[in-house]
Amino acid sequence: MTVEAIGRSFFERPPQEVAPDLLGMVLSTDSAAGRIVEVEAYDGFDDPGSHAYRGRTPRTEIMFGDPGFLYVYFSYGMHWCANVVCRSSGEAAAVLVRALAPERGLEVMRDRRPAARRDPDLCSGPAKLCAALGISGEHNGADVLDDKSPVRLVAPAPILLGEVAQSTRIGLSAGRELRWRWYVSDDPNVSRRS
DNA sequence: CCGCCGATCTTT
DNA sequence: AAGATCGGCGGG
Repeated sequence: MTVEAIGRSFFERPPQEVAPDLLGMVLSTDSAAGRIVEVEAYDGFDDPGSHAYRGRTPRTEIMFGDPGFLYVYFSYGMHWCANVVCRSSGEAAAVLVRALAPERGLEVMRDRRPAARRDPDLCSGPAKLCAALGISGEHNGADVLDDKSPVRLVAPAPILLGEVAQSTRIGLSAGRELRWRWYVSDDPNVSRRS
């Protein structure tokens, strides 16, 4: 399999452009990896749905930093979710990775996700995929472009990607009108349809 | 298959 | 007091 390196400039764009371009790319840790099939854009302090909306805080520090770094946050008191920072430093834009098609390390993923009854349940949600890949708070700030980083993003040789659908984002009370979610419509690993 | 609800704790 | 979630449970 041919693997192309992604440049820093890939992320120096609006998250609404980066997000759909991430579909089909591979998110990888040492133990496991999966192809991205669902993403959401969060556009910094102008976006009421973004953690950065209320300005810079200790939690959102990484979002206000350089593009191409991982923003990992703790959700509902028990889950971790991962974003990749976009635009340029200080703009606090990011793309949330919401679902993966498991590709490598299926055994480890099943061990880490005992609640998953079927393999498509392993990575079909932002917190599920972090658990499956072993991503947690210690990975906040990791450079996804550094091949020595614990969490990496790579672009494999292009594959035939299914039809891409667009919708509103999931789980928000503010900014629900914005259609900033993209997913591979026929993929069994997406967190949900529509 | 779908909807409801509780878990659990950080952030506001 | 709410939250960028998940999974178990009960009903259809």
